[in-house]
Amino acid sequence: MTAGPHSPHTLMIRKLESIFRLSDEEKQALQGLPVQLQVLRADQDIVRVGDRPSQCCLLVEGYTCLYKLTTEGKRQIVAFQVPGDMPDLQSLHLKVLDNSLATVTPCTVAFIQHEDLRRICARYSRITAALWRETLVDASVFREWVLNVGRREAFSRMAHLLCEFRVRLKAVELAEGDTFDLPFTQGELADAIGTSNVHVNRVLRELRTKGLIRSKGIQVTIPDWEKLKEAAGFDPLYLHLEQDRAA
Amino acid sequence: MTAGPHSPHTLMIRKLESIFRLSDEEKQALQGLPVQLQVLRADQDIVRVGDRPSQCCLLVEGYTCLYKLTTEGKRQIVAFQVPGDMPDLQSLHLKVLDNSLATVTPCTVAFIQHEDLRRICARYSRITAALWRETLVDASVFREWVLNVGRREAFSRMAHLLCEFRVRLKAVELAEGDTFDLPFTQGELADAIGTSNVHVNRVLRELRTKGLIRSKGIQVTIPDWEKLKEAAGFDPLYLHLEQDRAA
DNA sequence: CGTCACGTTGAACTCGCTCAAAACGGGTGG
DNA sequence: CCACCCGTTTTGAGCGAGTTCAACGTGACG
Repeated sequence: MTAGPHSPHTLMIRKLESIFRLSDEEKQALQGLPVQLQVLRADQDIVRVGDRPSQCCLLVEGYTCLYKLTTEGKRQIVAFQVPGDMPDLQSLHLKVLDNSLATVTPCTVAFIQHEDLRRICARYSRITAALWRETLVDASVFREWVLNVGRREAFSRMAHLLCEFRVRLKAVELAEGDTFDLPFTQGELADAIGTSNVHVNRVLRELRTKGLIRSKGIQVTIPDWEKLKEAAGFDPLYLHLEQDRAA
Repeated sequence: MTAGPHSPHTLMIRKLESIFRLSDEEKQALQGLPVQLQVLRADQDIVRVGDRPSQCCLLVEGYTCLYKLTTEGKRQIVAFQVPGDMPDLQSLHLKVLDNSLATVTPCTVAFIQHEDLRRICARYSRITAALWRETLVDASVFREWVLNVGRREAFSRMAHLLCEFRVRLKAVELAEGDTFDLPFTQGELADAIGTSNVHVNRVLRELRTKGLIRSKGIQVTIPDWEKLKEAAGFDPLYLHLEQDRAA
């Protein structure tokens, strides 16, 4: 199921290279980036609302989520991250964090100092552009989530989340064929699609009985991709994965 | 009510200067940016999903919105823009648009060629950082909207939208005191907070009867700002308006 | 073998939707 | 200046998706 963890530098270079080829010099600069690896347990906050971090992190292994809380304490997950993602890259230019970042599963993360990133950005404008682009893709995903939560009913919402997750896992080679791991509790899924955990349970059952998914433990299988996409109203455009392959 | 329209260059410089002081050279570079002004009617698409624009636009006067549609045709507005905003700045690095941009009121917009922006970014890294930051603030607003639509009930959602709009208008001096214009139909408000227009009507009435807002035509007055903020669970942090004034 | 977190199911309830009709208001043409 | 028109706002009534509360099942783990 898993392609095994890569080094943080490899992950980052691979991701940026999915946009355009990096020069050897650019690659070397990235390779030289000092990082501090850290292993974290599940359900641990990495940074919190109001923090003013001097570093940002690169997810190497495991899954994290960004979340926000209402004043009454209701939680909304606004994004999940998969290995290779930089969940709080925004903190490079926004001093105060407006959301919290937490592990969902046990994780390995690599911390990179802002000043080191800034130094590289100052020198290599194409790396700046690539990192900027990453944050723009994140923003695009947020927009889709607003649509998902605002205008789809729970059934499609869940289907949509599954579609997104599958596509993103495939992109980092963490999904094989039509099967992948979904290591989230139903409560976490509920916080992501803006429903109650009870209803998540019912929606998952409906997805199962309609043959749109099969599941065994945390493993999910999608027997008919087209059918699930249709149920979700899923169009991968918003993930901006294939820069110019269509052109 | 209105401070009158500014030139596109003034708007842009003023906005970027709210983060850090620009040098004279940087200001001159921005002043020299070629722009093409255009006046648009209300309810007109400026760019659409799937477009591959070679320019992006700066809103000079009026209000626009970003929106997405589900496959069944339900519309979700994912953001409003006020004068000074660059609604599709994302297109600078994302080739294909994943949302549409439309005027809500009659608008004046200034189109700026991507190549011109890129030239300036290549030369002035602080302008790059400031523009990048703008897109990060946009992303922060999307995150808050996911929370708003996902975890608040309609009443608070509407209150929250009003709070956001008021704060953002104040920032560009388009709100005086506790009164501002809300030139949206209830249908548009419904698409923004993910409810039906009928329910928007009822929620607005409730806000009125509870004394949280007063309204006359498109003018909205907020008699008790703290009370509305509380009803909304509104914390302006996510708008990232005051970079370091708190520090 | 008990415990604890998570998953599952039922039942009552509620927020918000849909459908439908009526009132309003601002612009246009006569 | 009036009459008309059309989009918008407002209100009512019935309905439905999803919530809350509560109970029970299940599997992992000490």
